[in-house]
Amino acid sequence: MSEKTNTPKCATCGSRNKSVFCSLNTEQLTQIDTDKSCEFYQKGEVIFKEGVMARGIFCVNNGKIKLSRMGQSGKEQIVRFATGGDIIGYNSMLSKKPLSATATALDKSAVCFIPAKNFFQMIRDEPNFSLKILELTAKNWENASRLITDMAQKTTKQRLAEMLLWLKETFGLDEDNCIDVQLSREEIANMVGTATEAVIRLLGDLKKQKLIALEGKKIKLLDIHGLVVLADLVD
Amino acid sequence: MSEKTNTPKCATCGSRNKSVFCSLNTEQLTQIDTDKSCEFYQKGEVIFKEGVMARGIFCVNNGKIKLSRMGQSGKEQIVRFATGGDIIGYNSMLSKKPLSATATALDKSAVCFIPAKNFFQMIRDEPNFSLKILELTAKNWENASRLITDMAQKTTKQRLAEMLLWLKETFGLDEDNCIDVQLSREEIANMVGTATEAVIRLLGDLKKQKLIALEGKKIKLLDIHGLVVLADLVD
DNA sequence: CTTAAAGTATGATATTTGTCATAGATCCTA
DNA sequence: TAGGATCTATGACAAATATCATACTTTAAG
Repeated sequence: MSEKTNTPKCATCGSRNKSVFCSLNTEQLTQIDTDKSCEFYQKGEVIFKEGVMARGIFCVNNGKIKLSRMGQSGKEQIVRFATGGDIIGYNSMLSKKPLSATATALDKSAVCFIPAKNFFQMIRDEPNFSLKILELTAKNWENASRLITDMAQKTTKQRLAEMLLWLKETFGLDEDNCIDVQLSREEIANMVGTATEAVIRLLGDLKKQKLIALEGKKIKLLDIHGLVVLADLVD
Repeated sequence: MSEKTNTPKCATCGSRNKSVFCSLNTEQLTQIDTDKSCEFYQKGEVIFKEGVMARGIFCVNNGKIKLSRMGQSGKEQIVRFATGGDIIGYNSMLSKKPLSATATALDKSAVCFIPAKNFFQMIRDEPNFSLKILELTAKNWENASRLITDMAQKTTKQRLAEMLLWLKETFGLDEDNCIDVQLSREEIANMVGTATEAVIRLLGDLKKQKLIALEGKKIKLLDIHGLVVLADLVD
């Protein structure tokens, strides 16, 4: 009937249980359903742009999203990813500053928009929701401070190994042990913080070391423990 | 009379207005006063150590604190600073994970300890406090994601210039335009993410470029705009 | 199906940065 | 105030990485 025919309902959202919305009751979910909207994005489409003020938060229904910042002379730096159940854009709401990153779909994605009003209402009315968001922002900081340390101290090869493991954690592996996301060498370079050529060479090295295999664009992880050791993430 | 004779009162704390506690009422401040304790630290003393579970948050009454992580083979990475009015240790409380950084006094400092119970009670009872903390953690993320980008993309010299500006923002300048904190070249290197020798050489370069002057351990900023341009932070 | 465009790959070279060695300066303590 | 320890400084060299040039490969568009 309405223009919202394709809009998924929160109550039946497959991603809800692992999201910050898990503790809301039916009434609260219905309220969100009433006010939210949902958009579908193709690979490469921009969901929101760094620098503008956020007017609400975005909740990923399904798909794969990269969050990146423009650094030196326009070079992209990927700082985070989001998949089903993750929310994005909330930092800008909370800090009352412009969005600090651009969100881009890496794949066909469905993303709901929840207006600021509802977001702040949930924070005020539902201490458990508030705590969930606090937990989320705290974990973000902890990940970020680790990333700062690694960027500052590790070699390019170690960082590459670490990023491959991060991609595995975030997007998982397919039946064939390949990392289940399509990124260009340039995008990988923009995570690692190096030149595209360096990534190509270093992926070649990792292949020679039998840590990975390259099947076209797909990266297959052959020796996860070896990558962990190389990246110097525990042993 | 008691062992808390030297413990400063929240109500008269000079740093309170710029802290997250600014919106609490007298009753709430009194409650904190009852439960908190205060410790005094000399330069170099450790306030808390990375890896252990936090049992409360710390509020800096006055002094200068560095927060650092152990990276590759024990090399320190400084990820944040705290001064009067700042709270530290809360991320670990909120994420329910061990402390992700070590806090060390850079100077004679007074730091209050507020038990977890009080902290969570304030979050539950006082939505404005909750929002303050959310604002803080969101800003932390935004700073961190900028730092990640800069670590990944900028040259060592640019990062050094940026860190000098960061120190200026955090600790201010003394009467003589010198950055008002005493850090060793090694500590600066541990912010910038490079070797001590590189910092020494690059400080020499900045001096030749008349952007700074070195007076013993003190670093005098001669051309702040020049540093901003070099660090590629706007223009 | 053809062609242009984009992405991937590889080599050569220049630059930056890390590492090691050493020496001078400063600070602290006995 | 002498002496050791730590911090700062500088040179020489090695290693890592960026940059530029070029070719190959895959993808997308007409």
